[in-house]
Amino acid sequence: MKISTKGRYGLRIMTDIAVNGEGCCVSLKDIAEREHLSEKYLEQIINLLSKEGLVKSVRGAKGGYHLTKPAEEITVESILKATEGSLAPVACAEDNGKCENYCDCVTSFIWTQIYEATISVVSSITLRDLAERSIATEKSGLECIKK
Amino acid sequence: MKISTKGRYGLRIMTDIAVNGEGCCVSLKDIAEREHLSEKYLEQIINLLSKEGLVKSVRGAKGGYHLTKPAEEITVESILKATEGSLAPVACAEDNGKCENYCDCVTSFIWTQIYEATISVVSSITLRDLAERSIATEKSGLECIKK
DNA sequence: ATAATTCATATCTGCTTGCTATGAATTAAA
DNA sequence: TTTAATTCATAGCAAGCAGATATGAATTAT
Repeated sequence: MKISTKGRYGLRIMTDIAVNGEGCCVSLKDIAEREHLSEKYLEQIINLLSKEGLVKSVRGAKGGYHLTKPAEEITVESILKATEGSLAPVACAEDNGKCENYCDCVTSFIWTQIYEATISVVSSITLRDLAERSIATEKSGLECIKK
Repeated sequence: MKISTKGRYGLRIMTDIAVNGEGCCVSLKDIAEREHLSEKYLEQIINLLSKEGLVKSVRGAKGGYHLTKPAEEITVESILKATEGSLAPVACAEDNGKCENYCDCVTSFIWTQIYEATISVVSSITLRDLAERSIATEKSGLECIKK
């Protein structure tokens, strides 16, 4: 039941772009320096965000990435889904407990409830909320998790 | 954000004992047969449940395991915690976002909210609920997840 | 004694995580 | 037109985890 670095760094990348990308685009090099993360690793993660259409890339010198939508229209759910994959605790939980085998096991309601509770949380938080917190605390580069 | 076989099998083991362990104890061999799971693998999992005091073992022939409390006093939370470890999506989420480094990062409130929502679900469901469902549907051996 | 059980360790295969490495393609600026 | 800065693409790699399997010792009812 853990969120990996992909999801956590994904949120930091997006927050960084939201805070620092006024009108122009932000390079991965800058993000990596500000967030103290490996640029090469971030390339892989931002690729996931790009595939989901959350950021757009600009190639070449002075290139970088920018958001495709206003920060208030980008949910934490969409960022975590792009980077982590499904947030369901088991595969079938997204289908109200009916998996492709159409079984309805004793525990399926547990997974569905956990999934729905989780989605309820992350779909109500937007990138704008994170950006505002980041600006307010000036702590965007910090993260509780070691490593 | 996935629940592993340890957690899932753990719930099945406990449900099986709750349903089939009237007064006496239930052997792992019987559980493994009914649930179509490897007896040897279940040994490892029930050991986790035993360490947490959710089941008590009886050694020797005609031995097995029995619950240490009535099923309605055993929550899904306690079973998953014993088998999966912490249900927090990141390590610091259990401490209201204050990790041992005492940092308060931009995303900590997300993890805390997910954690609390999850705990709210699993702490409200008891083994008795699962046992009743199992008896009602006669499907205790089924599980949505393949493998 | 014997068979059935739990308990204790050790091992193993495949997959995932969290990177690092190399280099090609693209483009702004000198 | 060269150069430097960037994204894009692919590959590799060490460590750990998942999901078991294997072997055998200790315990106990029959």
